[in-house]
Amino acid sequence: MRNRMCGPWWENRLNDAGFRLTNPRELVMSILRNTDKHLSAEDVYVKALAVNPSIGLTTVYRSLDLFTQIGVVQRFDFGDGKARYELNRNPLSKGHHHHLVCMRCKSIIDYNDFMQEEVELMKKTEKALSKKHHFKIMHHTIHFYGLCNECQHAEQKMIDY
Amino acid sequence: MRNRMCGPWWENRLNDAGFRLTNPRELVMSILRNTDKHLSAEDVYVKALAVNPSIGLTTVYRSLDLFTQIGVVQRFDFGDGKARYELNRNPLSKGHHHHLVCMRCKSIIDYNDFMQEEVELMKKTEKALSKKHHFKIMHHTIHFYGLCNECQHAEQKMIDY
DNA sequence: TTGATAATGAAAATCATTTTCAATATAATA
DNA sequence: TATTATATTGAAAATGATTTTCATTATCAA
Repeated sequence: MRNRMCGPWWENRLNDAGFRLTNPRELVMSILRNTDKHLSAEDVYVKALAVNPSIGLTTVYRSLDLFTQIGVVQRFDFGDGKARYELNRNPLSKGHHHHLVCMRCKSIIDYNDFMQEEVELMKKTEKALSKKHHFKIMHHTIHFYGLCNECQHAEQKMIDY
Repeated sequence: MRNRMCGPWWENRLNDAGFRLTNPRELVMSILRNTDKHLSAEDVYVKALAVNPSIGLTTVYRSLDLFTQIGVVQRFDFGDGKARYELNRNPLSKGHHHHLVCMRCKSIIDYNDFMQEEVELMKKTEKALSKKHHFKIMHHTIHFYGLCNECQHAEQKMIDY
């Protein structure tokens, strides 16, 4: 009995795509819903274990991949060797943000200042690029790479001998 | 005898940072200079072997890392499990571009249409973010993720059964 | 030329992610 | 509700990119 339209939107999305709603998947989703951090698969796994000690790391990976496939979750690579996952929030919504990535300590700062203008431009660019390159755009990332406050000073010391 | 200011700019950058100019490093750099592709470490290694059959993959990794550290090269993660490297070109210069990444076949399209406006905004945003978050921004990435022309059709078939 | 030390290459080690496969859970149907 | 087909799971093994180790070699300033 598909498409009963009773659960949260992502459950319907799962159903519509022909996937089953399972405990591990609910658990993974609840973890993502209750954080504002950029969790790695391992991070999610550790949190999941606290609730369901029999869950497997493999299942966490598979759930995150699945959610990414159906567009419920967005996967990020910040360059520290492991993927990060975030609930996919609507651009222009409160939760949407972009990232500042410290190249030295790998810390990540979210920002959503100046987003109005940025998002406007992105929408415009998306439209034009879609048409020109026949590319169906699902989402975008904007990352600024550099040095955070602390690392600028640490770096300074290094360069100064 | 440092800072002789005779070689290309990146050689001086190496010197200034206290690193040596070596054959493997020159080779890696020449490979990056002579491509417009997004090469992985392995890709660079294979090309390097053709010139210097005794070069090691490890050295290629180390060279790419080093160049990335000193800002000569930019490292990208498109989400296919291996890092890609590109010569770091000046925004607003001819070579600067952003990326469309196909989530299905992992192909990458470079674009530099509509860049003027985009880069203007990025500069403005960079300035504001630097001030507000005390973050020293070195470079940025803009990736649009979606489906390329071919994969839209392939995907379509899949969904349509 | 030489001496200090930075860089190299081969092999081994790491570590995130994927695959395999037998066991289990799910949802539609009888 | 019981049945059945099949999607999902978890453990262990496999994979594959990147890093580390360490003995050897190359570079640069004196």
